[in-house]
Amino acid sequence: MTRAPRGEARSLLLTAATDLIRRKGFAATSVDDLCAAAGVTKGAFFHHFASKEALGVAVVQHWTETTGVMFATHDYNRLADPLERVFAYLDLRRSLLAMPLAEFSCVAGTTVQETYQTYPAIRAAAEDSVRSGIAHVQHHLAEALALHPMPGVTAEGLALQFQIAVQGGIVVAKALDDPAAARSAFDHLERTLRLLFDRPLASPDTHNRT
Amino acid sequence: MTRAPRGEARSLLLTAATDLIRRKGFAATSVDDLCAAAGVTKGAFFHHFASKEALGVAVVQHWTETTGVMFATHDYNRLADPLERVFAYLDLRRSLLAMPLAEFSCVAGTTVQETYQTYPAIRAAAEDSVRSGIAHVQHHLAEALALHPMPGVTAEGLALQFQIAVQGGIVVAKALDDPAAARSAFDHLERTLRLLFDRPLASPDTHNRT
DNA sequence: GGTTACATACCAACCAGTTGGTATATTGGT
DNA sequence: ACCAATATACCAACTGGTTGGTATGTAACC
Repeated sequence: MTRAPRGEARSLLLTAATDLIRRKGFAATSVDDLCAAAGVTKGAFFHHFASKEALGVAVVQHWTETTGVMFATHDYNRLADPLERVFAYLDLRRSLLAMPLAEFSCVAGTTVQETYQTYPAIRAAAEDSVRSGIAHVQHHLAEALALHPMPGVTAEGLALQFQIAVQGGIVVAKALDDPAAARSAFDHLERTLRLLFDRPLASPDTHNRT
Repeated sequence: MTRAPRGEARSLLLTAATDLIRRKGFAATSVDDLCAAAGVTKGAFFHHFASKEALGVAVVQHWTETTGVMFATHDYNRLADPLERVFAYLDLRRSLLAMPLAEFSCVAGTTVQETYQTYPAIRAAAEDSVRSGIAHVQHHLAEALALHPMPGVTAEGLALQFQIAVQGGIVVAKALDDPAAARSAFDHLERTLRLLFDRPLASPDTHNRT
């Protein structure tokens, strides 16, 4: 086993933790597991993280950051029509579902399920993660609603449904052992939005609408 | 501590496990915890369950049964209009959200998040649980769709969205530490259904419809 | 030369599971 | 109806391995 270069232990641990936690959960992932997977020793672990809980917080924050950057810098953000950006976002989320289940499941959602009562700091980090996910779509939805206002429909409320669809889709996909469940959540969301915004899907044989 | 009557250890353990697992997750709940909470010894535990995994399976199955009975025997099932039954089901789910978060969170969903890769038997039990939840609403939705058919909309697909809303609502409510998130999932589902089925909410000042 | 970034060795508490036993039902023969 | 044989339900104590965390040491960098 070749030793990793000095200074990389922290990020090796975060990467390994992201993977292990998504596959086994937070509690079932031991510090020894983590160190073995990252190829570092426990000395390195406790040099960078005060406790296992602190690692949990760092992993969720790391998750928030990387996914945030990924969505914020993606091409679809440059589409002119805000509603088209929302649909493109849904397309992107659907395309992520081609990966194995453990690789598209959400670290924040997985972790908060088991720690929301026992590790307040981890729950708070998960809250930040979820809120940042909501804020991203909410921005596009607010623009779309500005162009096409609706009584009783808010960007905040709709954006919340996106997170619910993401998290619910993952849980049900895990239970049924079938990513199709997660996909259907996005399909349903898109159909609802097209109904609300009166914007049917443009298809080769159905474009007799302005 | 008064000793529990003979023959009750198994159900005491299932009850305690349902509570502890919802609060701390499956992995973080130790067999000793369980025995202490149930007021029985480890001897009793391993007399009734071959392993901790076997208990996990039994808890999820117990959950499927009790929730199944609760929904199947509820009054709203006697409403004549199938779509009204669906709305009444949503009302019931919303009313359950008045309980503390740990008491309305789903044992199957919580458990499958951390065990879907590590304990196949528990995942399978969770699949049964989710499928039984889907089947319940699907029955009402199928009747409603028979009266009001729609292209591209199936009872199965719609029922799946109910489970996704339930599970997603719980995850997001845990993350935001606010049951309102779970409530909004049901509100959104109801609005979507009223839109799809062209059945706006009957309100005191808006009942000029047959 | 001192601070940062690790490595090694170790520990007490806890973990799932086992052992060997006892008290209480249940059964079948008379 | 009564009693032995057997099975069930449970208990207390124990075990080997694992847990998160620590104490101490050392090699690289500024």
